[in-house]
Amino acid sequence: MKNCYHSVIFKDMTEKEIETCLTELRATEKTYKKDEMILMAGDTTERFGLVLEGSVTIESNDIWGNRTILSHVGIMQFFAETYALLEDETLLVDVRANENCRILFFRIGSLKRLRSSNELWAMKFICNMLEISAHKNVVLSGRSFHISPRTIRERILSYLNTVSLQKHSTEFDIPFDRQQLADYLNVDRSALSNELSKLQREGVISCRKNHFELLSH
Amino acid sequence: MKNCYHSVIFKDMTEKEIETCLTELRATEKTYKKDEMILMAGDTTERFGLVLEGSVTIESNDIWGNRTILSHVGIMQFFAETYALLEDETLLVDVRANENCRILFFRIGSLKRLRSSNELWAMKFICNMLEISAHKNVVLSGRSFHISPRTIRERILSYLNTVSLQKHSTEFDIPFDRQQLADYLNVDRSALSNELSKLQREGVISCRKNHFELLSH
DNA sequence: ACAAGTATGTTGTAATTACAACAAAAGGAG
DNA sequence: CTCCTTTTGTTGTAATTACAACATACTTGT
Repeated sequence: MKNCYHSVIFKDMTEKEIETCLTELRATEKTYKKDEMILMAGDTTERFGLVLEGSVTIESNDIWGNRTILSHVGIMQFFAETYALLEDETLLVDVRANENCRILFFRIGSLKRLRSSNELWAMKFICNMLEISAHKNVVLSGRSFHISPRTIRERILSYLNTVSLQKHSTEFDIPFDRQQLADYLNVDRSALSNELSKLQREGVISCRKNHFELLSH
Repeated sequence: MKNCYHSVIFKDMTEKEIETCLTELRATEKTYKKDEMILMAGDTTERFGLVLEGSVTIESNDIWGNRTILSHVGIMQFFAETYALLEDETLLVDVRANENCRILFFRIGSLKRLRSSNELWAMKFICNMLEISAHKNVVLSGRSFHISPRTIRERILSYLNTVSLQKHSTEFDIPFDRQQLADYLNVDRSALSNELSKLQREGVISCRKNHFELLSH
């Protein structure tokens, strides 16, 4: 359990502060067997989990029987923190043990209880949560923005343009190979390759492997 | 400027606390003429804005000259708060005055400065920011999830399934008309109508206007 | 250098969608 | 009720994409 001290939710907190935090948030450990349900879509939760051992999957199961695996959560990563912060917000996904695992749960309770506490550990903790949430926000809105266009071409250009802005240059490397980029933009890999070829022939961009250059004129 | 006291970022704060907050965050008012640039993609910012008068647009302008309007921000709404929280995160969009407008800017500065303050106004303010951020998160991840499927049918079913989970029933009203639903799911309206008809003929769902029923059997 | 494996590019086809134009239905105002 | 407007459903066509199958280039290990 001590290893959780290095999680980002405890960033820049002293051991003493972390211990207070664990107590105040009534941190409790729990183990699950492979395939056991940890949190269920439709429920609400005041707890969020930190994976200490093993891993869990976030999945969506609709009433017609379709299952979609949305993500894996590994050691030192957490899940459901957004739902724990917002009471009344119903979970839209299931959380299931991907293998035998050990989870540390934190009870956030309502935000209201924390608001009236003006202790330093609480301040630090909330700030960490805010930073994590803001980061997630950037990632989500970026992706949402890139898959909004309906054509592959527009998605590519939208993505490349934002990377260019981030790197402050019209020439840069991207952190994806073709398959990963295709997955990120939600398109077929071969169709992506095809469109990249077209864009190059038309002189809109130039690329070799991960390296891209945007040709504006 | 006093009207800003009713913004959600100051929720449950006393007048005194709000005034401290305005001072500490060096709130300053600024006016912009129509079409004037307020924040530019590629920059970073430590300030976020609250619209006091008029409105602004969030838009994306790429180096090939394509402009996309992403959203309008009206009175008492704010913008760029995520970027203000995360120093070093470069803005990926432009913020431009949609009409003559008056903006109240807040300097968040780095989160680090706020962390060490254990005053109540700071705690309340951060909690409010966290709640806002978490909410945005839910909205963004919901939409991202619904437009991830590649077919119209899957997008519809994904959306209806989550509404069903939220309403705890297989029968419910949705808050969109056809055009709005089409926009939300990023598909063509007529194609959406078409697919809804098919789903009804196949006995998967039943719907009349805004009212939907999921037929699992 | 070679072989095996992986990543990327190319092409043709079937499926899906966007788009446009129109028809039908539902509201709203007078 | 009638006219007008808005919303929703239908259909055909052109465009785009996914998919599969294959070709080429690039890696890696031996």
